[in-house]
Amino acid sequence: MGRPTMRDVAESAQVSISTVSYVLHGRRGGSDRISPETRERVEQTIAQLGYFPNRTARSLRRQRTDRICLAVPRLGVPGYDFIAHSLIEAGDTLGYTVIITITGYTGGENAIIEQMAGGLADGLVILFEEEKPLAITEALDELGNKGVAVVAISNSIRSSVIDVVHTTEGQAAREAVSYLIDRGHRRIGLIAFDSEGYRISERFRGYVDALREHDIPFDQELVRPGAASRRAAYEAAQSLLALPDRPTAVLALADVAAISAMQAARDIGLAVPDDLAVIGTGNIVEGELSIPPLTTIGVPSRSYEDVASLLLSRLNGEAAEARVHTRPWQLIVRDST
Amino acid sequence: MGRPTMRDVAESAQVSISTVSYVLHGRRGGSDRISPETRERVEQTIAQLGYFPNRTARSLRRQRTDRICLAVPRLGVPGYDFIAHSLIEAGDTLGYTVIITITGYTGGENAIIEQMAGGLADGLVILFEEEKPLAITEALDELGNKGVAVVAISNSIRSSVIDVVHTTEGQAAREAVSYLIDRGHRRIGLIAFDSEGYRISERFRGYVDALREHDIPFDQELVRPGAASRRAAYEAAQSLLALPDRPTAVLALADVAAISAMQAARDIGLAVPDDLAVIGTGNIVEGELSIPPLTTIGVPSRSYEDVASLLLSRLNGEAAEARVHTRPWQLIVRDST
DNA sequence: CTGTTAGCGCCTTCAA
DNA sequence: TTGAAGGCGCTAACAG
Repeated sequence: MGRPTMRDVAESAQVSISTVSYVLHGRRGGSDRISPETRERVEQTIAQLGYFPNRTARSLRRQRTDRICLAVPRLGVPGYDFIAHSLIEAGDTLGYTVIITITGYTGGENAIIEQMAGGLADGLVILFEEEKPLAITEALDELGNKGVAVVAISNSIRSSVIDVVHTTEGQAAREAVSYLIDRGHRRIGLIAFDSEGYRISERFRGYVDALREHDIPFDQELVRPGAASRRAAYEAAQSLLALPDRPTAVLALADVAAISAMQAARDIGLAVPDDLAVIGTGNIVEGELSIPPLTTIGVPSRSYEDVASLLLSRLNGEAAEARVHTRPWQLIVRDST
Repeated sequence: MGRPTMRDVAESAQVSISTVSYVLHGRRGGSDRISPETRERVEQTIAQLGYFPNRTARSLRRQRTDRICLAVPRLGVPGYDFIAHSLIEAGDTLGYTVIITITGYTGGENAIIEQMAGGLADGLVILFEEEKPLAITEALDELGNKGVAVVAISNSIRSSVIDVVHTTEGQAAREAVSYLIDRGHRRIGLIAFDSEGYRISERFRGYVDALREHDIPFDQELVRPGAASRRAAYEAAQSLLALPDRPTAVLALADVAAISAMQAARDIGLAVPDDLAVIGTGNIVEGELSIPPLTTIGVPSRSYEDVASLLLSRLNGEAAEARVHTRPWQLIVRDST
């Protein structure tokens, strides 16, 4: 009960506290001037007592926590695992521990921002799924001004203080639809998100823009909510395919929705891609394993090392200006088109 | 740049540091003896400076972090979101912040345990997906002895120090198979996990036991790996259904696998549940939305408040002995059987 | 009602 | 090669 401190180690090993510290970290200048015997004795004592340096005290003294925080709206999204992975990988070499917090509960982003202001971690990667009020951006800027390394992943944030990661998903959606049109499709369904103004999402705009560019009239009938869940997507696809003049292609604004749409097609005897071409969004792993493998838009590589190095370079003080990093989305053609 | 400290606030508001502290926390005994004017002045200064108490310093002083850590092997599992949610919910009322760490990378559990020993958080809920070496259990015990509140979610851990959460999933699997047998099924397929000794998993044993109890011979042909992914499960089901004497029922050791199995059946013209009864494992949300809704084994409620209160009661010092908490799994009958 | 003060555990400069 | 001492920012017992 009660963790041992450096003092306990020092007493037990019959040395001073600073000697213990030197054994742990070496001394500035490389040549750690501790005699082998002393070192040996101290190390044994440490092992024997099960001593671990108190990170809190160390943080207070060093004015850094050696922690990185990843803030996501929720767990359960396979893609977030890749972000965490890249962060852990990159941070590990520099002695950072990655912790994750959830913004979807708790009081949301503000709670995390307060925690960060109070010293939860040295750096923050915060990911947004939706557009957020300006106040959040300002709070993030304030964090940045206080010396916290901040990277925000969001297409709706601009900042002159923190780093922001954008995607080109709107343009990718446009490309996807253009691709379908080029292959002769004229009636192209869209399975969109139901809530939160899907009408104004970039992806939706990409769909509309592509149609306009090719002088194909926008048909409200062809747009259905349902991208948020497999079942809703299945039903959306069903209703799309039950249309008198049914679409020959579908863009789903989520890969799982696209997979459900393929299923719906199959269940009424339509072949993918021959009777119905399907494109998803996000490039999730499941899309590679689906039957048939799913054409999708997204970032081909699932690594987030670019984001991680953005954060780490800022932590290293190598970044002066606020930066904007773009993760270019592409059309990834597989067998569903 | 550089966060303001209490000292900055005190100077700026022309009071002593302790006064600032009292304004923030009140004073012991409830009656905070700070004059309204002073309080007002201090609060304004705090707001103006954008001051947030340095949690690191506070932690060092109070000898507690007010943090709870949830350690899971990976993100991307929807079920883990429920654990986090319950923890956040319960912790929030007591002023705890929940952080999540990943044990699947980093050097695994040991890294987290070290972090905890160094004061990452006051309490730890650690979840295991696989059986782990004894050393891990011992390290967790040691943590517990150092005064950290530890709850381990694992069927393979016993401890006389920390709290452990068990499930009755083996028995539930037995029930599920018995249920199928009672409904007349004799050839019951199993989609199991491929790696990590699926043969010895509790779920697998439940399957075997149920067969034996009903004097049905175990048939190796009916057991296939594939529970780990949708596609593998689809193929496992396909091969099961291609058997000359094909099974009339299938137990899949994961819900997603069960859903893929239903799909496979449908794709070759078999109806679920009439031609093939399917039971999954885990009670994921998707199972309620699948077509048909999936019969499964699992905990009917998706809340983990029981686990959360286990941890919190220990944090409150209300728990003396090591406890074993059981989350009883049940057969949840829906329409796939 | 407000201020002074002694640490929490660790790191690091300076002295021995 | 080792030790002594101050202080990171905050809390809380004790004075005033």
